[in-house]
Amino acid sequence: MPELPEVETVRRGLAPALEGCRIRLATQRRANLRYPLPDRFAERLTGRLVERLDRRAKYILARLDSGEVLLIHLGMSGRFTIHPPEGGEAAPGQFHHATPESGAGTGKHDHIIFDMEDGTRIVYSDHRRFGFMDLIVEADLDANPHLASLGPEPLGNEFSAFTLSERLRGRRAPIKAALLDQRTVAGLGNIYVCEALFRAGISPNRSAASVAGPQRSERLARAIREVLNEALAAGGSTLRDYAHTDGELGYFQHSFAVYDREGDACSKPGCGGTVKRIVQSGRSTFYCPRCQK
DNA sequence: CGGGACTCCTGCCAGC
DNA sequence: TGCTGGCAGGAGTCCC
Repeated sequence: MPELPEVETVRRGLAPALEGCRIRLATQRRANLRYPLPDRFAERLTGRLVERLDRRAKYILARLDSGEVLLIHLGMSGRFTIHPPEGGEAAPGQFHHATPESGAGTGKHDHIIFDMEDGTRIVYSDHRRFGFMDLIVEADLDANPHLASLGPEPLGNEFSAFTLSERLRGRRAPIKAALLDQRTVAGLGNIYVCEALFRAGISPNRSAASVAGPQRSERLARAIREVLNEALAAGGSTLRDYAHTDGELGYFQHSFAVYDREGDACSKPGCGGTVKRIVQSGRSTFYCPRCQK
C-alpha cells in the first residue's frame, strides 16, 4: 500500500484521532517489527500528548510532548485501523472506520495499540512486518540514518527538473532503479515510478544519466508531481466515510496506466502498443515499449 | 562510490 | 481439494 500518496493519506486519516490527543495507554504485543522496538517503547508512549503528525517521504512522524518523535514506516503491509469509542461517532475524515467491537487489536498481526484518552483505539497491524517504529529525540531527527539521506519531497518547493537532473547526472543505473532510490526523490515506490515514467514517455531501461538533460528531466519531474497529486486526490476523496478495514485505500488503482496491466493495450491515444512486464533489480516494471523511449 | 543480488516476513493466488 | 512456486506497494546490507 504505502508510497507517498498512501502514507500521506494515512497521515491525514490518523490526524483527527491523534493530533492534540493524549495516549492513555500504548501496548506493544511483540518486541520487534522489522527491527527491535526501542527500549521501554510502550512505556515511553503512554501518557504522551501527540502534538503534531507530519510526513517525510514514506515516514509518518508523530511529535510528542516528551520531546521525542515517534517515527513510523509502514513497510509493505503496515496498516492502521481506528476504532471509535463504544457508542461514539467517527469524526469526519476518518478512515478505516471500524465498527466498535471489543477485540479490536487482538488479531494475529495487530502489533501496536494506542488507546487514546477519549476511548478511541488505534491499532497498527503489519502481517509481513517490514514496517518499523522508532523513538527519536527531536533534536536528533535530521541526523537519523533513516531520514538523513532522503532526497527532496517531490511535492515540495525544492523539487524541480533541475534538482532531479542534478541527482540523475552521471548515474549509470536504469532510471527505474534511480527513482526507487530514496536519495534521488523521496517517496516514490514501484507503482508511481512505473506510472511516472509512462506519463513522461521515458523507458525504464534508459540510464538515469540519459534522463538528466533539460527536456527529459522536465517531463519526468512534471509527470512525478502529476501522478502523485492525482493519487493523493483519489486517496483522499474516498477516505471520507471509508468503512472497511481491509486496508484498501482510495481508488487510484483503477487509474493505473501500466502498473499490473501486462498485456493490456497502451492507453496512450494512437500508440497501439502493449504493456509489457520486465524485471529490474528483482522487481516488476510495467511499461509500454512502443511509446516509452 | 555505485550498482546489483539477496534478505527479512506472511499471505494469496495461479497452476498443476 | 491440496500442494508448490511465484509474487507482493520497501529498503538495509553485503559484495564486486
